[in-house]
Order: sequence, then structure tokens, then C-alpha cells
Amino acid sequence: MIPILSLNHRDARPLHQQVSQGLRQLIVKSALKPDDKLPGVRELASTLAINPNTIARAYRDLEAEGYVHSIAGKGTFVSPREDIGQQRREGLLSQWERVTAELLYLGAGVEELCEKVRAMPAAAQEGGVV
Amino acid sequence: MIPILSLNHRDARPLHQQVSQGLRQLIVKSALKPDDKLPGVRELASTLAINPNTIARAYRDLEAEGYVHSIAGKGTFVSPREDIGQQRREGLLSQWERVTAELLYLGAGVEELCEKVRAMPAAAQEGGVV
Amino acid sequence: MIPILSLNHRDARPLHQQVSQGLRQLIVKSALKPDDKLPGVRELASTLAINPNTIARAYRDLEAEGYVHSIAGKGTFVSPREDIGQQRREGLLSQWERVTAELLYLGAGVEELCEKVRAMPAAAQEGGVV
Amino acid sequence: MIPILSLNHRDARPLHQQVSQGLRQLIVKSALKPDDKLPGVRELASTLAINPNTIARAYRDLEAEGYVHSIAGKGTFVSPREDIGQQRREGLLSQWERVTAELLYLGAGVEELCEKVRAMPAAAQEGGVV
DNA sequence: GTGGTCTAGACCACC
DNA sequence: GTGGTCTAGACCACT
Repeated sequence: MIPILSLNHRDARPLHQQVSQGLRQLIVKSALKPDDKLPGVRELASTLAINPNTIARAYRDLEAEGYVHSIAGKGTFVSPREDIGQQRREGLLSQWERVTAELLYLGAGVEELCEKVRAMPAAAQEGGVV
Repeated sequence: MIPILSLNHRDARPLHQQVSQGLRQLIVKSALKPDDKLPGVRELASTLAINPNTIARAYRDLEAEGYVHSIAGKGTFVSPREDIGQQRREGLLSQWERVTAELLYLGAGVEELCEKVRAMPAAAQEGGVV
Repeated sequence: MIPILSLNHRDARPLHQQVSQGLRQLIVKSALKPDDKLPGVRELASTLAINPNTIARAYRDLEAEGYVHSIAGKGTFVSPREDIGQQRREGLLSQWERVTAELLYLGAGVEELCEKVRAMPAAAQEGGVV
Repeated sequence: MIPILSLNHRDARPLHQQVSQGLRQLIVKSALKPDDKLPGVRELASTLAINPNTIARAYRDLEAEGYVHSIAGKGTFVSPREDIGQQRREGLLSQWERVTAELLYLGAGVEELCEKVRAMPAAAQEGGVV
């Protein structure tokens, strides 16, 4: 029982998106590493007390992005970083540029943001890249 | 022919959101400066070939965020930076942290991102004040 | 037959505002408590004999203020007090000061108003917790 | 040149409402006392650099409420408090109760509000009631 | 001519 | 069945 997800039933976003984003963050922060097995659809569904269809939808979306891959009869596993689609990379980058530009407009300092970037990967790399 | 927005009808995001985001970016990049007048609701609607109500919704949302202010009978105008609500600032920052973490995981270099940040405000200020 | 709202079609204020204000008052007076479900958009619309879009607009505005939160596919629910934005608090206070000053000018007694204030929360709490 | 009004051209409210509210506040705070003459329509219009029709509309609304009275050929004058319509009194009181209830719900203290009420009339009464 | 409101009716995603 | 989106078209108030 490695992965812990918290659902916010008062969040406007659909549940399947909350699930997929939560798992994505666990992967990104290396709490789930390549080849780790995700909990089964029914198992996770009962843990979170929601419909299995919702979990399945989340897994399907993550698979389309390249974050995980399913093997029939065995389960769903974290994929290596290299499998993540270029499409997602590009989308993320343009989103990042939009958000960063807005933050700067709103008065965030250039160095302030840079420091935040530098402080971030420490945690991720710990358990990530050897 | 001041503001150019491109809509993608195949995009999953609602049209009104694409419109508001596009305008927000124009403001953030100083292509639209405080007190500038936005195109009229009907005018922009016919330019983009969508319903005026959709534009009105976008304007209303931007107004709630503090990016613009509408005056019945006169038009919709860009507001000064200071009017933008604290709520939006906070939401943006957490979004930025999520996206940045994911980009780093996907192989983006810390210095690469920092350089992008540094290069950004230059462009914004250039396009603005000349 | 939980929530009762009365609309005045001769009132100068727009319908969606009458609806949102009415619901806000029900929340403030604890007739609707956190996590309570508001009537569905179509349901309330047919009860009040107005268009569902108008109700949706009211719900959306209340959501922006933090009074309620909507979940697609489930419904609209009362949010906890803490979710209400600081912006609204500030606006209310300045409005309260204007109105109070005018009432005092019109002959309302200081102690008379104070007594009203003191008498108020009692009613709210009584109707709430029993 | 007694009365000073500041218009906010970025305010969403129509100009005539800003004018009438501004004048009402001046009366309420005894900056304008009964029988004082308001500036002429054209005079105030040129002072504020707006259309005379807008001023005329504001004066007309204030007259309907009983705050002022116009004498053809002479001008517009502040009326005694007694002339202010019962209708407005009632409207104000119900508005005050709504706003007060909401402030209490949002955490304002009973005594905090009472103190504000007590601190208020000091300024008003100075030049007001003998 | 401007934004704001309201109606009527349709379609979609979510659960 | 829920809320969300979008369209089409009408009317109003403000400047």
C-alpha cells in the first residue's frame, strides 16, 4: 500500500482527473518509480470509495500520456520517463510559459522563481536519477 | 486589427475559456495595456465567428479576476495590475509548482528553465513601452 | 419543499441576483448548512418559473464568492464558511458602513441598532443547531 | 464650491448612481446641511466633466427619495431629514439587516460592529443636530 | 453602439 | 439526472 491519494469531493474537477493528477504527481516526485505496480483498479476504487470506472478512466488517460502501461492480466505499471509522449511535453511547456509570464506580470521576481526551481528537484532527484 | 485570437474548436477547453485566456495573455505580454479598450462584445464575436454571449462570458470572468472592467454603454477596458485579485495569484503559484515539477521530471534542466524565466520579462517590457 | 425563494419581477435588480441573494441569505441564516444540497438547476428554475440559465448564473456567482461549490453530475452544495473570499468580506464592510451612516442620519438610534445586532446571531444559531 | 465628488470612471456602476450616492453621503455626513444649495446642473457637470443629463438624472433620483427638492429658476436644495421617504427608510433597514447578518456569519464580532456604530455618529452629529 | 439580462432549446461530460 | 457550454435572438439601460 504505497500510494496515498487524497480526493477532494468538493473540488470542481471530475474525480478521474483528480486521480490521474494525483498519480502523476506521485510519479513525478518519484514516490512511484518506473516498473512499480499501481494498485489494481478495483482495489484502488474500494480504497478511495469511488466507482471502479473512475479509476479505469484515470489509468487510461495516464496510459495515453505515456506515464503508465497496462499489461493484461498482470496490472498497470509505471513507465520509464522516455515513454512519455512528446505531445505532453509540448503542452506542458507552453502551459508553463503562459503561467510564468502571468506570474511575472503579477509582480513575481525573476530570481524568486529561479530559486524555487532550484529548490525543487532536490527532492525529486533523491530517489530518481541515480 | 489590434487583437488577434485564435480559437480551436477541437480543443477540449470551452470556447469562453479560450477567449479569456487569449486576452489574459495579451494583457500579460503588454500587447494590451491598462486603459486600452477591448473590442466590443458583438464585434469580437463576429470576428471569431462565435456567439456574443460566449464573449460576454469571457469578459465577465476576466472582470471577476480583475484583469478588465466593463462599463455599460462605454465598453470593456484593461485594468491596472493592482486590481488583480490575490486569489488568482495563489492559484497560479500552485499550478506553476505542479507544472514545473513535472517539466523537471521530464528532463528539463534547472538552468534551462531559469534562462527562460530571465528571457521572458524582457520581451514583455519591449513590446510594451518601446 | 426545503428552500423558499420569492422573486419580484418588478424589482429593478436582475433575476439572477435576486436568486443568489436569496440563497445567500438562507445560508447566512443557517437555513442551509454546509454540505447541504441546493435544488437542481432545472428543478429550481421550474419552481420559480424562470429559465434554468438564470439559476445557473446565480449558482456560478455564488460559487465564485465561495458560498457554494458545484460538482458536475452531482449537484451544487453549500460550502463551509471558511471558503468565502476575503474580497467579499471587504466589500460588505464598506457597504455596511455606508448604510449604517445613512440610517443614523435618518434617525435610527445607536443603541437601537446595537440591540438589533445583538438579537441577530441568536436567531441564526437557533435556526441552525436547534 | 463646497461639495467635492470623486467619480471613478472604472467603476461598473453608472455615473448617475455614483453622483447621487456621493451627494447622499455628503448630506448624511452633514457636509451639506438642509437648505444648502447644490451646485447647478451645468456647473457640476462641467466640474466633473460629464454630461449634464447625468447630473440631472442624479438630482431627479435624489428628489424622488426626498433628499433634495428643486425650485424652478432657483436651483436644487437639501431637504430636511423629515422629508425623506419612508420607502427609503424601509429599504435601507432591510438592506442593513441583510448585510449585518452576512457580516456576522462571516465572523464579525457583535461588539466589534456595535463599537463601529458608536464611533460613527460623532462626526455626523458635530455639524448636524444642534 | 455599448454591455447586461433573459429566454428557449440543444448537446456534452460526469457519475 | 447533474452541472456546463453554446447558440440564437430579443429587450433594456447607459452614454
